[in-house]
Amino acid sequence: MIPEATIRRLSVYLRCLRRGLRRGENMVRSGQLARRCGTSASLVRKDLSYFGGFGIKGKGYKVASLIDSIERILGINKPIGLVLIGVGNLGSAILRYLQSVPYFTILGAFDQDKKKWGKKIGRVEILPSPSLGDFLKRHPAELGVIAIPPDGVQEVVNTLWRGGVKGVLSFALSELEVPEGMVLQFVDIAAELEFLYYKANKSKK
Amino acid sequence: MIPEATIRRLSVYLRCLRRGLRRGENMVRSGQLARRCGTSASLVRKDLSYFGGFGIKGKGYKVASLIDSIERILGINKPIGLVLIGVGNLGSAILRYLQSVPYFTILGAFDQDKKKWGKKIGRVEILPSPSLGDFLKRHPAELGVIAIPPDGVQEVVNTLWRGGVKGVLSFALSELEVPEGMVLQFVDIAAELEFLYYKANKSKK
DNA sequence: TTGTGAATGTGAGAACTTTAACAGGTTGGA
DNA sequence: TCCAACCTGTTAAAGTTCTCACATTCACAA
Repeated sequence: MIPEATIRRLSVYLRCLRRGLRRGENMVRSGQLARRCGTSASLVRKDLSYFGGFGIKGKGYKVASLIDSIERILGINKPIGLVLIGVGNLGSAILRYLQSVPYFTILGAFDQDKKKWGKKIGRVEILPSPSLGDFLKRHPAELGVIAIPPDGVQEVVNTLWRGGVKGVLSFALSELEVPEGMVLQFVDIAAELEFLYYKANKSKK
Repeated sequence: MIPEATIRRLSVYLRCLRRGLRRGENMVRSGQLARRCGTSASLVRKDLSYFGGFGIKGKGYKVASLIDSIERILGINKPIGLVLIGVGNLGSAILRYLQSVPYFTILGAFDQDKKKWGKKIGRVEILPSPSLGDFLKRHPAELGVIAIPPDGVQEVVNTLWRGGVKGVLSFALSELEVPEGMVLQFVDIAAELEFLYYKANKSKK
């Protein structure tokens, strides 16, 4: 069984490795990568060893091929289709940001507000929320991103599920019935700040 | 020693409890709270027990007073001063959002772009980034939120540290030298989606 | 006042994650 | 070719977090 924490760290390694590659690095050692990612050398080696030996004993890891391997492990070596629900402040920021990530493809963005329909954020047109269900039949999406207030989330989750979406990231923390087999995850910025504040004050003592 | 995961969950409990209070709930049992927060009853009880007994045996927890207690534990029973660096897409979304959270006070928002200086997002005026250091002398902030591209983050972190800021939340994952005593945390939306995708595909099998 | 039902608080241990240490293999120089 | 330096992959131990089960305690009703 592979720890979830390992998977999360793979994403971090990936970013550090890409950065190294852009700088012209060929090889990287576990200790270097650990320092850059804020973890430990043996944990880097252990994380990678879950998926087989990518390294060369005595030398380290080939940066380019390690990037490939991690991308394959995470499944992001091919495009992933997304839909975004809620194109308000946060939603439009996310929409812009996600268009800059090469392996994510925004299939559609949806909002309830009539005035937004037809407008574009970057290359993506805003569509009416009621058309989401139909849209998913024509354009199967892998993941859904929800950036609307908490009260509407359950209904959107149900529609996404019926449309075959297996994973949802919500920016509104809310109590939900999640269908068996669907994976739901929250990002709550206020909660992150609360946690940060607690840690900062604890370490002050 | 209190698990970090416990602190994170306290934030989640808080949101569920507030929601319950708005609906007129007086008491809540560990099992209810667990279901709503996606955790287990015994974990709820254990989490709360780290800080003393808030419950009434045989009855449950008083919603209002539990909210108070958790707010006091997290330290958010008084206003927390924040500065935001980077008022682009994501930054302005965060800025709007944070103004809606009662216990966070946005002391200032900063951007490098001259054209933005003096403009307001909600009630907060955008100030020149170079004035951040001076600003912090006059307006001590507890936390900093960084929403700029990775390359400029180190310099901002240094300025924040000299200005007495002890905790930083960055939306750009980047390799940093963090001063001893400073707490740094990242939120990376692409990484969250990568993790979600992995989980969704694993559970499909 | 006493008994009953119900849910908390807690301690032991199971499960999971990280660290530490080292065996094994690779490179590069003499 | 041999040796020394070095770093990976791995195993065992340490540390951390979560679960389970139950004794304890409280509220309420008879």
